[in-house]
Formats: sequence, structure tokens, C-alpha cells
Amino acid sequence: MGRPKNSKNKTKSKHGGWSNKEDFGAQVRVRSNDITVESDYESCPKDLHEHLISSGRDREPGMKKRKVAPRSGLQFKVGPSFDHTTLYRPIYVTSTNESVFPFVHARVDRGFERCNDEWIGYKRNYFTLVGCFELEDKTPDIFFHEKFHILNDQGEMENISCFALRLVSKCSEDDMTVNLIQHTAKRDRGPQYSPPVYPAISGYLPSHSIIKQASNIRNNDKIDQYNKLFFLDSSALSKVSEDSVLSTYPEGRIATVARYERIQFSTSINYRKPTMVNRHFILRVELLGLLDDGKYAVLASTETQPLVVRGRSPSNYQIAKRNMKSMASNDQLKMQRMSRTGTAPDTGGTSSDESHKLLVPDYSVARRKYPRSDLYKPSKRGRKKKEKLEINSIMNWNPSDFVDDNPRPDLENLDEVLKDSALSEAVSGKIDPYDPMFEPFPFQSGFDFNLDPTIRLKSPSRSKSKRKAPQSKDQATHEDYPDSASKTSGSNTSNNYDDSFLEFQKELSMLQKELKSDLDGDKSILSLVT
DNA sequence: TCCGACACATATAA
DNA sequence: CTTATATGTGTCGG
Repeated sequence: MGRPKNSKNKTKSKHGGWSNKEDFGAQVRVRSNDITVESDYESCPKDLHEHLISSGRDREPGMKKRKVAPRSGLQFKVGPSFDHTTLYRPIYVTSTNESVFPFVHARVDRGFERCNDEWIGYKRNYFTLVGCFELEDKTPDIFFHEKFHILNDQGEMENISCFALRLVSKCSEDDMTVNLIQHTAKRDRGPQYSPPVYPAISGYLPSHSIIKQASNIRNNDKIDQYNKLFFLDSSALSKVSEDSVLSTYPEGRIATVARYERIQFSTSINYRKPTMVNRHFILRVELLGLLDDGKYAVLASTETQPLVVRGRSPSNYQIAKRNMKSMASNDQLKMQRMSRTGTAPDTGGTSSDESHKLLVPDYSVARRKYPRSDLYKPSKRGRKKKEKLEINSIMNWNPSDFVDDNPRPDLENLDEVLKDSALSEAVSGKIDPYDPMFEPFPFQSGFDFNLDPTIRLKSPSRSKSKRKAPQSKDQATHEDYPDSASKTSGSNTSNNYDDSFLEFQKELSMLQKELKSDLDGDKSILSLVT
């Protein structure tokens, strides 16, 4: 298959030229009045960033590309915001029957560019996203000594044995589920799988800067440190009461923040319906409640606006080339591409940047409070063929109803964050000693209901010409796992991790198919969502 | 036209 | 400084 190993692409690589921090770093830093740190501009009001970048360049088609290098820190930038939280199922504290309201927070940290009023991503590129949830007016401690339940459509209590966070995507036009795949840092040389469902308790979203800093670290000590931001310290488990939800959580690590790195839209998404010009995708982070007999319910979620995901078509790349050849008749070009700015494939920036004015407020970090009285039904895109929830059990809060409730400082320094009192004692109490009691990888246990059978897990492509083919030392570093956090401390474990991982995935896949069919047959009203 | 592979280039982590 | 990595994207061939 493929072409002969040595067929040599003779790539006459004509990388127009890579953008580099100095290009606009200075201007960007202008905004560094607050918590500042170099990478600050990345999270600055979108249009400012774009304005800085676009105003001084890419006016002319013949200009330099100004693409951002693959490893550039500039690839990290805050993407589309997740504004409000939609509640599907009120949650009750079992001991008091008090209802607690969840907020789901999330932020895209890599992979999307703002273009006018649209967010654009590339199918071939990774995107990074983090999500977490909180229970209004409750600290994470509550998970250590309380149990929770919801009411099903028959009004019966259903105990929640575990909360979990997951990432899903769907097409905004037809409501179809869009598969997502996650790679390891090895990309083609490593396995691919569905984004995991993280058993989780409430947590706080790390700043964009932290997420950037936490990416691609290989130093084990450092990994352990950063993992404290994403997982509950195992030592805290000793404080778990027998009567708490935490006591019924699965073995393995429990997340406080669901971190999804190296995610891509499945390659099969570009199926373009003749009529539809552009399909848009929505990214959504859901808070799940795993119930007692294997069922689960989507308790709440938050999602992005419809996003544009450009496919591999050359029309979405090599813009410079196109500019050159069709410069004369560039009118038509204006139609087929939106002006783009910033990194990645650069369009000629044909349209102006005037409409950059509408600023989407970033609610991703702020904690919000909402009045229960202002509930209303969520607008539904497309029909709800798969609707399994009673309409009246769905409530939604509009972002405008949110009030900033004791916003937390956006700490960007790991030490500061770890020192921050945000996490209650029980949760973050001791952070020093690393407790290697965590399970190595598959901490997602058997809860990945998100796995779609159509996604075939691929084993790392063997062969690989890999010109260097360095069998070097340990190829089984933590990088082999999607979530760099998974392996963490010690263990380092085996070298055939890949194999065990794949084995696990296979089993999981089968198990999930069973569960899925069970649920379908069951017609369980509680298991919602596509 | 779309996609899997492989290749190249280049900022980062260590 | 050097080396190994990670990742956007150019390109070939089916």
C-alpha cells in the first residue's frame, strides 16, 4: 500500500515562512496589565489579537504566509466559548433532599481561529479542550460525605454512583453525532481512540496559560505536579465517607478537570450533503450521572456555537498559491473563502476585519450563579428524533442571567494554583507526596458510553519508514497515552503498554456495544443523547 | 475528491 | 549547546 518507502516526496517544501513571536509579540504584550505572563495575548479579547495580527499583514495575496510553526506556543489560543449551562436533570443531595445546581465550564485552548463571527478549525489539526463542573454553592468536599440522586421520568429516585464528564460533538444542522478521535503525542505511531469519559467530581478550570504549560511535558515530576490540577489526589480518598458518592466511584483516578488534548474530528465527517454548503459542528461537554444499574443520564451540558471545520481539501490550504494563480480574477475567490487571520492556512485576508467588533464574552472561566426563576427551554436545533427526555425536565439558563459569583483569579503559575485555597482541604489538602496508587491508564473504567462502534481503534501504524527509526530507549513513555496524566508517577510500567492498551480498548469496545444495545432495548428514558 | 501514509520543517522540552 | 519530540501541513498514490 502506500507508496514505496523510499519514493521520496521530494517535497520542495516551500514553507513561505514561519511566523514567530517577535512578529507581534511586542504589541501583544500591551495588554499585560493583569496577571500577565508572556502568553497573555493568547487569551486576550479575540478581536484584539486578530486585529494585531491581521492589520499589519496578509493584505496582499503575494505576501508571506506567516504561518505559525507546528510547535509554536502560538498554536495555543482560546477558542470558541461555552457560555451557558443547560440542565437536564436536577440533582438532589440524598440526605437532605436539597437540590443542587450544576454548572459545566469548558474552554477550547487550541485549534480554533476566529474569523469574523465564525470559529474555524481544521480537520487535520488537533484541538485541545478542558472542562469541569461545579455544584452551586458547594465545595468539592460534598462529594466526600454526601450521596446524590435524580428523579427519573417516573418520578422515582435514581441514585448517582458517579459523576462523569465527557466530550461529544454533533452537527448543528442535522443533529447528527460527530465522532471525535484522540491521538497520543505519537500521532500516527500511536493508537487512536475516543475521548475518554472521566469519572469526576467538581473542580476548577485551569487557566489557558496553565493548559498550555501542561502540554507536552515529559518530565515526570512536572507531570505529577500538573496532574494535581486535573485529578483528585489519591491521598484524599482516605477521607471518603462510606455514605458518599465517592465511595461508589470506580477504581482509578478521579478527575476534577477533564482535559482533552490532541482531539480531532473523525475523518469521516466531511460527508457533504449536496444541498448543504457548510456543515457546522458543536462541541459539547456533558456532566453525566452514572446510575446504579449501568444506566447513565446526562445531567447538564455546555456547548459552543456551531463551528466551521475545514477539511483537507487543498482549497482550504495553500492559499498563497491560489492567490498567485487567480489573482487576476480574485473576485470569485472572495466568495469561496472567508478571510482568515492568524495562524494556519492563510487566506488572502480578502474581506476586511471590520466585523471583528462583536466580541463574544468568555464565560469559560468565571463562575456563575443563576436565578432558578429564569428557566426556559433550550432551543432545539433540528428535530429531536432521539429525544429521550421529557421536555419539561429540561431547563436552560441564559448567559445573561449569570452573575459573576466570586470569580477566581486566573492563576497562571502552577505553584500559585497549587497553593490556592480554591480546593477545599479535603480535596487538595496534601499535595506533596505523590501517591502511586493510581491505576496506570484506563482509569476511564467501563464508563465510556461515548465510544461509537463506528470508530475503529487503530493500532499504531506499524512500519513507518521513520527515517531515523531509532529504537531508542524506552519507547513506552507516558506520551504513549492520550492523557499524559494517566501514567504519571513512577510505575513507568511495562514496555508493551501499547498492547495492553489495545487489548483494553477492544474489551471496552465490546462491553460498550453490549451496554449500548442493552440500553437501546431497554428504551431507558434516562440514557439520553445521541 | 477524499483519505491513509509518509515526509518535512521547526519550536519546544530536557 | 545538543538531541529528541510534537505537530501543522505538503504530497503521493490509491
